Amino acid sequence: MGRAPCCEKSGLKKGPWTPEEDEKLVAYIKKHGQGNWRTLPKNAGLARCGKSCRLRWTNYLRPDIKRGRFSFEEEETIIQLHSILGNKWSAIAARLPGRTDNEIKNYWNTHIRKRLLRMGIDPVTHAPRLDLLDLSALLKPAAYYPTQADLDALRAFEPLASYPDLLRLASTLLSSGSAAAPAAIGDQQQLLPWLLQAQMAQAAAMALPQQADHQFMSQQQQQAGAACQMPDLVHANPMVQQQQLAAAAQQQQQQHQDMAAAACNSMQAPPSGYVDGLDVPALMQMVQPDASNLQQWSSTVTSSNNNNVGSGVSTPSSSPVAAGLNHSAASTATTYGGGASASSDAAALFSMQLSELLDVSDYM
DNA sequence: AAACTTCTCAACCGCTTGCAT
DNA sequence: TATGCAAGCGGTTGAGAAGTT
Repeated sequence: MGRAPCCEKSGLKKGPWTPEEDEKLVAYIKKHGQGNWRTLPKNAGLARCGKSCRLRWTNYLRPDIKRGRFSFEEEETIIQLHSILGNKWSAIAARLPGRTDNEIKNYWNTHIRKRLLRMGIDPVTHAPRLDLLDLSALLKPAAYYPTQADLDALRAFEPLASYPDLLRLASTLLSSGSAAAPAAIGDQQQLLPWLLQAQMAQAAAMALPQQADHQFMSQQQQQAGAACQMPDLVHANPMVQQQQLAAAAQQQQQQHQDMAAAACNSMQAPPSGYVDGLDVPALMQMVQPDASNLQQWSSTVTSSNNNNVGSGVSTPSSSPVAAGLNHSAASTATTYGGGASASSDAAALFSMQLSELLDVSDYM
């Protein structure tokens, strides 16, 4: 239980600030500095609690606060940082000069989050989620007329629609970017074998030695996923750079990145034997684009690797989302995130295709 | 024009963290 | 080490604005 809020002490005002109160607070802080928030209101002649004064100052009155609409670059930064840091609004705000954590939090909840959901991207994991995709929104005449290619691409996932676990697996693998995508993801003849190979590689990756330190593990997963996916972004990101410089973990990180890379590589040439209990040759034989085999495959991968398939949660990764958003605004902004390097990447490819269907007017 | 709905964002609340004693 | 306090954080609320019917 936390302590009772200080504002409940009698006589202290709550609610919206008046211009007079703002004036008093600004004048006091300009003269004396921020100092002790507990004693500040009394000294400044304000009938407010210190907490209220601090919030008013940090979120509204501070002279270095940037007002107005978030720029595309700011939005892109927020999405990237959120994929790494989660809802650590103050940490995100620390990297966006002039923006407060409250402002960023509000902007995320009212704009970015909704847009990601419309795109079919889980705003928590940043994973493409076909089950979240608002297809009706994509077909709004005013927004966009989908091309035959777009419809063909979406149709490639149609066989998965009756198998939620496979749908989640597809989403997870596409978002993790840990697999080399089929050259044409719209081709279900290639999609299914690719999913199977990716699943096996994921199973192999899960067999890697577990780290006791959970924080290190999540960092490791993040790095491994990113390393497979967009090395340039990882190295360019100061946050990740900082993490990489953690001396104690560095050696182990390298070791595990190598192992993760090996897992990624294994998908280029499917393993010939048994991986984590999976009968690979038998499964490969099953990969035919008809419903009965899909059902069989679905139950096989689900039962053999519940951790991966059932959860539907993927390693957080910034690039698919940011790349998707970026691509949707490509007509007005320069590309970022190394589109060329991502062109062979499943996540980027997927998000680019989906983003083609977005309403670009959101950014105008 | 009025009623209703949706959106925005400033402010609050409860909790955690860090520091001083 | 235990305790209390101040500062900070993230989730939530609610009033007013904007949009829709």
